[in-house]
Amino acid sequence: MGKKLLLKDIAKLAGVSEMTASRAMRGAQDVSAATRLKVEQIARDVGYVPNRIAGALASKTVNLVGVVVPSLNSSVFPEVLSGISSTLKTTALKPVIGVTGYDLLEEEEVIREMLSWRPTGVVVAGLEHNEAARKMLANADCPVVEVMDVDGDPVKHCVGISHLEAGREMAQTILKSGYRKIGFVGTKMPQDFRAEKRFKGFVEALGETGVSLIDQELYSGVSSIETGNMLTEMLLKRTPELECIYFSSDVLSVGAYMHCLSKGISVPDDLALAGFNNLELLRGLPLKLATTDAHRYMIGQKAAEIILANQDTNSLAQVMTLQPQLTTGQSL
Amino acid sequence: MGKKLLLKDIAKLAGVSEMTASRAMRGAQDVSAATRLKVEQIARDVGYVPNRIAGALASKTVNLVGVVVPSLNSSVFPEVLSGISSTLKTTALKPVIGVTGYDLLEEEEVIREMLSWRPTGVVVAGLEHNEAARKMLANADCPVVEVMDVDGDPVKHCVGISHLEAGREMAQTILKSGYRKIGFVGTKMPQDFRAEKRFKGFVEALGETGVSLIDQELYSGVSSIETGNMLTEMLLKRTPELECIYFSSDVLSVGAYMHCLSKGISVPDDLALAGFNNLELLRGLPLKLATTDAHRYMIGQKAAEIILANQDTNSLAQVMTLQPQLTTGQSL
DNA sequence: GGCGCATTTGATAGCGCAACCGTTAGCGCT
DNA sequence: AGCGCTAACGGTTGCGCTATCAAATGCGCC
Repeated sequence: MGKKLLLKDIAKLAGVSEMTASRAMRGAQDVSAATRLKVEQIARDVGYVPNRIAGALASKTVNLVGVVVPSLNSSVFPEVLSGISSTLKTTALKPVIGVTGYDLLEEEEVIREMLSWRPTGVVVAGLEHNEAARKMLANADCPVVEVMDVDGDPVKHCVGISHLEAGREMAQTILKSGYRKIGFVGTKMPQDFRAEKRFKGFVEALGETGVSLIDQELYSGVSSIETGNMLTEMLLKRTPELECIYFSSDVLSVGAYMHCLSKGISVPDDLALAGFNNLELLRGLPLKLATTDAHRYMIGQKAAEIILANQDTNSLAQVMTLQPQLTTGQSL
Repeated sequence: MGKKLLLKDIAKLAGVSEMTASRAMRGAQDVSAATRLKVEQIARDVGYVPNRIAGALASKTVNLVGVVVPSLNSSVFPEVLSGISSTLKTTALKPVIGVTGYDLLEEEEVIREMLSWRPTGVVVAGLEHNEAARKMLANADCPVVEVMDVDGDPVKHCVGISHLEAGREMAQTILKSGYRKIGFVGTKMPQDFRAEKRFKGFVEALGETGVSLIDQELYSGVSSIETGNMLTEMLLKRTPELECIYFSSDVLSVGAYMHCLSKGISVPDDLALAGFNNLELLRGLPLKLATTDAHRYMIGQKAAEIILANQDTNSLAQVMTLQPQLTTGQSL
């Protein structure tokens, strides 16, 4: 372990004041090229790493953007992150990730932890938070962007799609294709509010044509190809007359497709399938599955742009609604 | 945006000294239950979030563990993270993620950034770093654990498997199954050193039985089912006599399997497939694909344990080698 | 040479909080 | 009552760095 080098040690070695060394390390102006190079050289030689904690306290600026997401297991949130990173790449800001596990209490903790580091901005997935979390976000002394979803009441800025609308649109598309014996498969994540909204929109839109779900299968836990496969098997066993199943996620619909492949069920002739997210997973399969793209990458980019635009100024709250893009593929 | 509440404001509101308020907020001892509750209540009411920057500077302790990974796109590193989180859950430490994009220069940046926050510990994926990064890690005033891989020269602590060995073992298994016309498909990520080591071990072990690869296909970019599908198609077109293909990742072998499904190629009769990682993705497919489990979750857990054990003490460097676990499945 | 201006450097004063003691209050005991 | 002891609280100091402004230096030009 190191010898705990301080800025003053570097300054002494370089024969300059602490202040000049500080400026040189930060690449600030008002330092001659010669002294800057000298200080940088010495710092590199002795392996000095500035103490950002002290720096942040003194300057009251932290070049971090907190990003709070429910999970990193699916590729859904990593894609949002990629979008954020791509936009921040050219700036001095860096994303810091917090994971809540779809748990609102844990989310509160994570948000408190993030805010306690006084970041330049915060991005939070979803609009549903507990009272304490909402209050903290509302009081936060930095721009706050809620992402993914616009169906609700944003604390401040917001970028996302309407999941209600996405569900409705898929229902309409399925109905238009002529299917009437329709089922639903999803994981029963009590706090996956977006999946819930899609389900709600889906059922609503079916109802408007006088159609209702003839069966559904819910599962507590994480979505995976395996659960999609299993749940589909169970559903079909119980209700073999199903013509079409809507899944709360593409991983589930892929699992269903795998089930169909192994049982010789023809898609979409015997059974039509539709998922959600337009995951990369869908590409490279023998059949293109129906899905809805939620513009995850762009959502990340836009959120980062909003933070950049509001880091000093404090303009009005901005709500940006993107249009989910449905792809029929070959499975409907 | 908030009014910038300070500890002293809370103290004033609660009618206690700053010091007592501080202790109450941190749940420290030497505070009566009554005052603690009062302070907590007031803090919650006004939405006070302590400034950790100041706290960290004053106490010289930061309850963060930096985790540096190349990517979050596959589920490989998120699983390591899950392992880390699970172990840290019961402690005061929290993981902070940094992503390098398989770029050593970017890795240096990310490591510098992490260390500048003086974390309690650092976990870094891989053993290959540039000179500056190695130096920083070596000088870091906290435990450092390199994970995933043990083939190399660790800076300090290390937990992982031998990827050379994993490649060798798969080669031996494939040879034992009688295949001789063997190909390889991988993405040409110049800095995915672990994939490279598996390839090297694989080719070496083939060579020891006098067998050599009859063809291979490399691709620059990210691994995906789609690229696995495409690369397999290209490889088979060029070298139709192939009996078995080893892939640098399960996503590629799944892509290959998808190709086989759509072309009516029987696995493993017409073509045997083997991947690496034992991703969750493999479960729920019609056929179990051969793979090697790299114990990602456990690696994360062990790394976190090492950090916990060394956060105060500074014991000897510890190298923990786990045994990769090969599964033949039904594709060999 | 001396003046004015721009550039570079340095001394001082915190940033917001917690460690470190010192102080006070509370309580049981002789 | 007086003593000792512990629990609870508070004042002072400083963590390592940067903002701010003052000082010094260099430099062009009359």
